[in-house]
Amino acid sequence: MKNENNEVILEGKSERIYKTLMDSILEALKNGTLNPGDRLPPERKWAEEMKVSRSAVREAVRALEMIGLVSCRQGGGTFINENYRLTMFQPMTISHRLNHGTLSDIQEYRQCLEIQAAKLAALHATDEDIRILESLVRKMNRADNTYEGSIYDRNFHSKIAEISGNCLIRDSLASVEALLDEIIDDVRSIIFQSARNTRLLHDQHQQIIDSLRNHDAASAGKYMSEHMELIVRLLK
Amino acid sequence: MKNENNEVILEGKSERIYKTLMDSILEALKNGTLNPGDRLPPERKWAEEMKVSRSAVREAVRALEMIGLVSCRQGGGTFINENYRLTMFQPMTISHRLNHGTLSDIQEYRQCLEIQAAKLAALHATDEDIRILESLVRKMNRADNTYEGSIYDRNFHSKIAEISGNCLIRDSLASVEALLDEIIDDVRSIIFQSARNTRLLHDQHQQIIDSLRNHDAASAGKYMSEHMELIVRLLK
DNA sequence: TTATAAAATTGGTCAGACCAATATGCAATC
DNA sequence: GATTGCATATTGGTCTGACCAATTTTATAA
Repeated sequence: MKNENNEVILEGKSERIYKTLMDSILEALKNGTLNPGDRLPPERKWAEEMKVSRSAVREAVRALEMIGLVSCRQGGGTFINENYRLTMFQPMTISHRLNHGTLSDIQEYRQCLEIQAAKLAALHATDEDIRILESLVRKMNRADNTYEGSIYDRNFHSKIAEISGNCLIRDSLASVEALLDEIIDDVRSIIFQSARNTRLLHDQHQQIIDSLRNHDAASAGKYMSEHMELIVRLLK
Repeated sequence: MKNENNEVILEGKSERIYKTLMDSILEALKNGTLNPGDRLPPERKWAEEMKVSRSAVREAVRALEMIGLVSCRQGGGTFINENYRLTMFQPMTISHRLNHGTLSDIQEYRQCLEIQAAKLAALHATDEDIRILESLVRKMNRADNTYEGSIYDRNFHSKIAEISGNCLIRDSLASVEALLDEIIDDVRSIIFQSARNTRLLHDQHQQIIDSLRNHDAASAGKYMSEHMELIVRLLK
């Protein structure tokens, strides 16, 4: 780093430059200066602004890309991912791969998180939340193909995770989705393949919603548990 | 409400070099060519071997470092982390920070995973596993300071996560440890600070071990649940 | 106005250099 | 022989400048 200007960029120990750059991005995201979909400055310009080399900038971009926060398009630019939560836990995928993980591993992991999410959601759900969930279930019912239905199902679970108010649980479950996608083709369409299953799933969804409406955490957990058991059975 | 866009990433195009390099490391780790503690080739040499520029190598190293697989020591070299599981979920820390996460978030997340781990461990625990757990509890009892005791406590929980046989749960819990460390100073010493607590914790640990020995998943889950509730209460 | 091609922009890669922290080897010392 | 201290080599960290490749923007022609 140049000493020409008496800028105090680093305090104490000399931290790696790319980490400093990363932090500035994280900070901007946190306080809303930067938002999903936004474009980062071009590498050359950013480097100039921060008075560092382009190499340092590129290392920061690489790090941000690795944790799923940004995507780079050659010639286009680098952008904050629209839904960066979905890939935030990319290392989970790598871990699963390195450890020869099985489908059961994913199911067991998902199971307890979904149940916990449902319990927490029961404590926090607002009327508006309930309305949205019911709307999703209605759409799910009316869906005329398995794919469309599966999308609403996915939204249903995401919404509950959102309502839970717990960012770790929410993000983990989003990552589970990604992981499942990677392992099974068209995961949810499998679930919706028979009319009988669809009916069963509908009833379970409704039971969960009712529990949330009554702010009955125990009940929500119980019904979500049953729901998960069904899904586990169907995916076998 | 935003539409879900399930992007299917197409292979076949020229992949980024750093990803190729990463993959070779992951592959080497998977088949045992590389092991924790091993040193990666010097950047210059590695670049030459792979017939790429050093920049490309550095981007790969950066990516590996970001997901917690390797650590770099200037002048020393780059090494596979001894226990890379511990930092595999570093993005969790970032997510927690970006979302203004609370201690409750961590507790709720940990709670359901520890319980699930205990249940699964009950199904898989061997006599050897039980022996190790009992040894840990004995050492915990004999520990003459809170710090030493806290280490054994940590090992106790890690061991159960290990016994569960689920890599995702195990790695997630390891990450929770790291996250707690980052937020609270000397987390577990707080827990062990009073003799009365120590006694309570000891009994709970013993109950959990007994459940594992009997391969009683329900019981293991119940006692771990009580254990977690106590911990939550103590950390408040 | 639209379609097409040239130019500018921007990420991807490369080469070579120097700095800073660490590791290594060797000589001096005890 | 073992230890210490220092010069040297090694290795990661950063910088500069260049060229390639994909994309976007602009200018031009129909």
